[in-house]
Amino acid sequence: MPYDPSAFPPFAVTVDLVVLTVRRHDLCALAVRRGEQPFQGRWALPGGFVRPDEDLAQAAARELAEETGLRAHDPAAPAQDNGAHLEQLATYGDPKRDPRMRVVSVAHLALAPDLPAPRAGGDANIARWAPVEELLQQGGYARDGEPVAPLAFDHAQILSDGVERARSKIEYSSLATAFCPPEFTVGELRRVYEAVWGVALDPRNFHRKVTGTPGFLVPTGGTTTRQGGRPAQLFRAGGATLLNPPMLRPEV
Amino acid sequence: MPYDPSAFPPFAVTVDLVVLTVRRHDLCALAVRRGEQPFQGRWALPGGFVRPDEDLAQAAARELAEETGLRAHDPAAPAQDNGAHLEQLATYGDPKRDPRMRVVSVAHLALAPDLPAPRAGGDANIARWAPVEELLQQGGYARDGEPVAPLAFDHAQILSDGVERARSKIEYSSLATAFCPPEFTVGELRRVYEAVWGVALDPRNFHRKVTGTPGFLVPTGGTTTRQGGRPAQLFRAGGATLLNPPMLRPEV
DNA sequence: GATCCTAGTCGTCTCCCTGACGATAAACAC
DNA sequence: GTGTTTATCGTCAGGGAGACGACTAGGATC
Repeated sequence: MPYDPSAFPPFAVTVDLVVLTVRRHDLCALAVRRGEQPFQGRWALPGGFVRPDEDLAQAAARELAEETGLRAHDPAAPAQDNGAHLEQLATYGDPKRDPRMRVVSVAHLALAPDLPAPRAGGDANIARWAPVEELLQQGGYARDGEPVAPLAFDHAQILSDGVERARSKIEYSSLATAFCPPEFTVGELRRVYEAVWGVALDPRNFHRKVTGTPGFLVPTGGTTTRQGGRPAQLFRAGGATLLNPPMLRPEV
Repeated sequence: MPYDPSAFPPFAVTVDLVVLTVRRHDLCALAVRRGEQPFQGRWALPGGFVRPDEDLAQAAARELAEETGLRAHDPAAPAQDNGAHLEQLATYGDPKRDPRMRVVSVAHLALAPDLPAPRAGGDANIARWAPVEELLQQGGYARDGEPVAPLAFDHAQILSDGVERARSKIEYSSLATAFCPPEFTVGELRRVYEAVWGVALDPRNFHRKVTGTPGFLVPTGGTTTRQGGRPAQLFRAGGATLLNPPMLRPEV
């Protein structure tokens, strides 16, 4: 198949975002309500077209900023600078995934600390944080009694893949700190693991593990009592990105 | 940014393949020599345009078959059926990655057992297996004294990412068996790990580990002496895809 | 055929990590 | 003060992994 510059099939390329955060004790994702056909009125992941002059990562960072106001965390940047973690997730290109035209979507995964209610996106869509469990269930009713419709397009698959990526990545990397504010306690970090994995962890063993892993946590000297109970030490994320040995997700 | 069907920027979408195999004691990748500009005469990864009616995975499987004659292994298929393992790797979309036009390439990773010399691809390019170490080195000379030019486009980055994916994935999955023929010995499997990781492993501990991991290996009853020395038991890949506990890559 | 060489397989010992869980500490609400 | 909550330290037993000795069973060599 010799190259013919006039003969390649044109595709639309978009980025879609799986933006995860932990609110109270739930793993939540950012969802926007679609204002147009197809899937009008249904919830979807935020996203948009890649512009002709921008890289995929730039496009994802731009969409993230438009939807949440978060600056993306440069992967090469040191430690926590209050930006969100952003990484490429996977690419979805089924010919029928968008009924209008051939769209290839490069999904990205963003992890952010708990944020105030999302601001309206560039296209003024309604946006909200919803527990991923609720977004992924097929039909049925949400906690508040609202009937639940599946996510638009193949976004349930994308969200599911993003959640699974997050679940496995906090095992062997320090990424769980991306869900925490700049300073956090061991207990807060433990609640992140518990929310993402959906399990209960032993506070004593967890404390021993994370404080004993070199480079994971750096004590700031301060303490806080915002969780109630005995004051807890505050930590910042250490320089380590890969945890060795990893955190172990309890058996099923 | 309201949707305007006539106003999305058109992209070309391709699949590129990182096809890895283990030959003798080296991790090798499939490279093709480019017959045209740009990068004429340079080595590159095999790949091609995605057709208007095919999925990304289909396009990758088609390219793989065209270049190697390998059937792609259906991810949902049971165990080893002599097809290659194929999975999506990552997507590369820098605006300048191809000087001719805006191309987004969805790279895939394929793992295959040692094969005879590659047959000519659909576009009759020269293809060969080359040690990844040689393909990734910047300048200098290969083992046979040939001067080495860097891979075309951003293919060095793609290959590097693919190799890293393979290195980490054989830790916690049974994917290393994808590099082996349908029946293999523990020693052959160990040589796969040694080649991919570039380390030496203790044969006794390795043997204990892989034969003790449930679902990893199934004895076929046969033995072979093709490696010399005492005859070794033959195994097939077991049903397990995730290894728990994982294989541990020795510290650096 | 005796010897060597090669690769495979089984065991043992020690160290360290982990899970289970007791105990104490330091805040707050009554 | 008493109870409640969360944090933090300690102890102990079990298991996995690295280091390494020992034995096995073929082919190659003399």
